[in-house]
Amino acid sequence: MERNTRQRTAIREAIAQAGRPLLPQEVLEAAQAGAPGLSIATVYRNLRTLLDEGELRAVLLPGENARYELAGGGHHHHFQCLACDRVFEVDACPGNLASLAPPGFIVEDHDLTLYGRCSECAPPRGAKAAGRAKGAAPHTHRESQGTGRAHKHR
Amino acid sequence: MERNTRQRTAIREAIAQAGRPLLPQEVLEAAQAGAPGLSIATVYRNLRTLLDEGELRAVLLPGENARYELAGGGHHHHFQCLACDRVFEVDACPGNLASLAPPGFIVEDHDLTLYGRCSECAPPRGAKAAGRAKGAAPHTHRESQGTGRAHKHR
DNA sequence: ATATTTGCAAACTATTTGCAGTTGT
DNA sequence: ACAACTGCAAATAGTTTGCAAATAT
Repeated sequence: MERNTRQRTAIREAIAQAGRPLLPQEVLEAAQAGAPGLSIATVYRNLRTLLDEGELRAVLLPGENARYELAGGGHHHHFQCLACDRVFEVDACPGNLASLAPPGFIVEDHDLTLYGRCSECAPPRGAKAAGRAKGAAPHTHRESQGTGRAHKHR
Repeated sequence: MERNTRQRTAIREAIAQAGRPLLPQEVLEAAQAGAPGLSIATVYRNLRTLLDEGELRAVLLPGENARYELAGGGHHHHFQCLACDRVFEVDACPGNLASLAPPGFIVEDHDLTLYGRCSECAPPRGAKAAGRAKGAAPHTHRESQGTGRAHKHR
């Protein structure tokens, strides 16, 4: 049976508190507050366990490493800020996508990712400030990438 | 200036002939026909070069390694077969996605991936056979994955 | 002639796993 | 007690890079 270790609790907390999907590295950093000495291997092991338990859900975005969010809530999509790279949940869904596939193809599911500026990162041009988003934090800027990569960092 | 080596030509051909986005490994295998001894490092280097040249475009799908397709053609999406894992182009687009984002968020772009059965892989249940798709080939079946992974194989 | 390209092997990054010691129940 | 869990280090897998030899122009 599953045990409640200091580490596992800190990892759960970190993700719950963030309010947005986190990268394993972000989970590590956030959870180390409640579990000094926490190692990245333990983070990965717990993410997997909590995933199997159904407590967490993996958020896979194109060209990004997996992030993790609390499992609750139904079908939804995500928004990634082009300035700070952070990901946010989007509850809406366009639906009616089955008809987009080529004839002979059967659509059973779909993934949608929106890109742009989160409420914290100023608009491309025009106004100056904006309201704050929930899972807020100082925003770093994104770097370039490889051939199309299979991993990311920050 | 760019040179036309036997390897680069074979790589271009392989992708053009496939008619669907290919993984670096698939490019290697297909291109080795026209360039014996071709190494994976050269494939990666050429993918990057052709990408920079604007000849190719990276196709990034959630939780998948990057695939590559010819750059021509405008905005479009992709369909991934849940049975054979192969990816196909989808020319349609639902549009009107800007309104889905939370207030304060600015949508500038989006990615959409459809999942289901390609015309070659029989429907979940019901009929028996189906028509053939263009970039056809025998279909292997998919395996499970890790925590949410950052790479894939076959 | 010479700058680009190639193959090989080593380097990297993200993630996983073996192992021996630690801890929750 | 004892199975679940942890940290560390080594192992994977995909991708990138240094280097000396090969090649296109």
